[in-house]
Amino acid sequence: MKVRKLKSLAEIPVMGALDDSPRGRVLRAAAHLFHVQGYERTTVRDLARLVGIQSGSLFHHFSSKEEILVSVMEEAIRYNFSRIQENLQQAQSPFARLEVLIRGELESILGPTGEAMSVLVYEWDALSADCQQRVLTLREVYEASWLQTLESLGQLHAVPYPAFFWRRLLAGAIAWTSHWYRPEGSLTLDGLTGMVMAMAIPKQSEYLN
Amino acid sequence: MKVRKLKSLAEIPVMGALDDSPRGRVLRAAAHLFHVQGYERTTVRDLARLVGIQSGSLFHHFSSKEEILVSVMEEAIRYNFSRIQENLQQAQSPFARLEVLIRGELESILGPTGEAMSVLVYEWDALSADCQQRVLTLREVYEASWLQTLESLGQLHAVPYPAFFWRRLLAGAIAWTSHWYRPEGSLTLDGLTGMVMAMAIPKQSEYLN
Amino acid sequence: MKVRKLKSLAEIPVMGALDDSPRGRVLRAAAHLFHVQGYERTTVRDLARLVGIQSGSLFHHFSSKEEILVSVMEEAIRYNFSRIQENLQQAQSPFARLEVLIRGELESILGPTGEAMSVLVYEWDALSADCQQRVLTLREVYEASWLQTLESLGQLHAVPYPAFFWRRLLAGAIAWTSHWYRPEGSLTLDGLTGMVMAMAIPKQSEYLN
Amino acid sequence: MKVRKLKSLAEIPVMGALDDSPRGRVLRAAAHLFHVQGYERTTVRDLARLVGIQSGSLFHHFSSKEEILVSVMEEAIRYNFSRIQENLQQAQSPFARLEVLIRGELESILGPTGEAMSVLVYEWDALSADCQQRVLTLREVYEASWLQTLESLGQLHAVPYPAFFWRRLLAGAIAWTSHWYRPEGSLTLDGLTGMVMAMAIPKQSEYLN
DNA sequence: AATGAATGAGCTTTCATTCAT
DNA sequence: CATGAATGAAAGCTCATTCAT
Repeated sequence: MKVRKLKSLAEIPVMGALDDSPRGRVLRAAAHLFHVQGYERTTVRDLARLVGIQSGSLFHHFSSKEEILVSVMEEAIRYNFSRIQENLQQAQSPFARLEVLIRGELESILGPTGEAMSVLVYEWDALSADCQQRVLTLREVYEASWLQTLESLGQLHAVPYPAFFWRRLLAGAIAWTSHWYRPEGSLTLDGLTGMVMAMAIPKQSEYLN
Repeated sequence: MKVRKLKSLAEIPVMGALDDSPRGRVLRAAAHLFHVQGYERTTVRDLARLVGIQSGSLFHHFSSKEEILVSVMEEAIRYNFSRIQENLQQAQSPFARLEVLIRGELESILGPTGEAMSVLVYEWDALSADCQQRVLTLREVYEASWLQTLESLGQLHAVPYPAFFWRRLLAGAIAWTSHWYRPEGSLTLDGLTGMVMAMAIPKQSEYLN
Repeated sequence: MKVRKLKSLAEIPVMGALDDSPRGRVLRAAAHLFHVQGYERTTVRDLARLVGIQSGSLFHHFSSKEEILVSVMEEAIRYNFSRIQENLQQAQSPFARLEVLIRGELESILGPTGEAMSVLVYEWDALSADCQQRVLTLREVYEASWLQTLESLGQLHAVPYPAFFWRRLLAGAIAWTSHWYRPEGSLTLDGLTGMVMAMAIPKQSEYLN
Repeated sequence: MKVRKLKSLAEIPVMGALDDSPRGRVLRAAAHLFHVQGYERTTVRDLARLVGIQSGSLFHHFSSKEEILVSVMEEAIRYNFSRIQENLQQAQSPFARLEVLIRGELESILGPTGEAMSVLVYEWDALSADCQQRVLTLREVYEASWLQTLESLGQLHAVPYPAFFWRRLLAGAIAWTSHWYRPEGSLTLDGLTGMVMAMAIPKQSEYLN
């Protein structure tokens, strides 16, 4: 039940605050282990071994195991959402904005931060209420961008249902890709973005040609 | 972090093999606790307390905690898939068959077996490889029904992308509903089924009028 | 710094609730170890070893190490104070009552419960505020008996200072005996009781002839 | 259980070797923390924080945490005993000498060095045998003064019991004052000295008028 | 079948001490 | 002298599982 074959830390991607500082190295290792083994099944000794330090040393950088988990989530959100917000600035039409959001969310899940994003979804309940709130606050702005974009499209009759519900269905379709999408397969990320766009705007051809 | 306010067992739904036998009562309690607390964070003592027996007694019915988890999953699959297969028998067109599959999967996730289905998704990694295989074998027939139906629709040009990928996106959208759908809200299960149908068959109006 | 040479449990006295039940055996061992090593320097593994069980098994009987400490204190108080109260019933004069209190307190400190009473004094600060209150409540009745008796003697001019202060000085003199009194020496417990009486009632000869 | 509200170092009294040198500041802080939290429950980080340095820096001044403890005790003894010895020089009669000893011991316990003296009593067992011996050697001269004085008084029939035992009872009564005496209350240190004198010399009036 | 005391390995976290800078 | 990251042994406590009754 316990996955013992670990990547070496060098194979785990570096991005944003998850750099080569001691703190960053711990967070990268944690994102990986929490993803493949689960948070509860990952011991601080597992984590320390992968980082290459003693387990006691972890507590110089983080006050508790939970603080490591919440930091993984916060860094993942910060890194991805800031990138997406930048791209949103340059998108003019609601259609373009939707594509930015879909592609951005797919990239966050399927790219280098995928493991951290997966942890964000699957280990949510491992967080105390206080920590959940810290993370929720970070998400708010991002989710508002989605709802605003889908509402614009709704006024154009491009989206057939209320923004809130439609966002939820799309969020599920996108989140689930982590379970089956393989970057080395025939389906490119562009192709996948197109597929989700087709789901999001059913009568796409009427609007986009 | 630990949810201590527990339903009483009487509030947890009875269905199929999760009846009022000792075994059934354990599985119902387990589905509930594994759903709200997670498998790792649920102790056998938590489980025994909710069932109203001593923790040692659990091991007369199940050989291990993992066996309880895998049984929850198996019973959930057996109960839901057999019901869906029956309904499929009576559906003539691929469109009707798709609607049966979508409504059936939504019911399994949002109805009385919802907690067990959620456990099936979220605690998958807690299973050893052997147990995962036992469950996968049960799922095969069911997934084949989905692929066959979507392929039929693909030949009618009603579905724009390969069945495998399309099934995955729909599976995600449906699975995710457990996170946000509230039966007491304004959206009925019929309404939700319609929304997912709209995603599944983008140019629905051309085919279904 | 750590005392490693331990008595065997059989040498540690049995009294009251500290009987041969599992709970009683833990409390007797704890009183001994907390006395000779101190509470903080005694590990639950030390304690379990002396009892002859595994360290995890301690937590079937007590919810925490602190709960063991507070139980040692409570049982010591209950056992000694009830014995003293019984003897007080049969003492007619305030002089006789004072002698009962002095002898009783000396016996509690120098007799079989001496280690537990010492723990009560010396490990007081190891207790959380809540646990301190639990113990204080038990002590109240007993201390009231002392004050009442000394006040009676004050009205007879046998005690030259206010009861509160006099009690405190005597309490110190008595408590301190655990540091130097040796039952195998020439001074008997009766003799020691006489000495403390002489301190308590300076012009004793005027009253007691 | 852990006291976190700390005095600032400025409030902790300066005396003797516990001056404003780095070494003195550590010892003053240690006396305070060891007194209110206990030696074991005080971490070197607690101590360093109160002093205003980093924990590693403590080890430039003291070779170990135990060395800090033993130094607190030694300085307390040296400072108080030298002061008392000076006063003894000027006391002519055994009665006067006894009063000097009682007042001096009360001052050491209730005055600026009270916390250090309390540590001397209550953390004695935290010392290794070697360190205990170092401190015992310092005490010897002082205790000899007590015994000699009480023996003189015994020859005058002013003290009714052997000096050794009487000293022990008085030592307890005096030591215990730290638990209940409040300098801001109605009882002055002179008054308290009188009370202990009354205990020490029961038929005081016959000798002192 | 059911009990519940006992197990014992393993968990997260603490902390005095070291040492390169 | 001072720093503060790192150490690593040991702490209190948890918990799935066993088994005599």
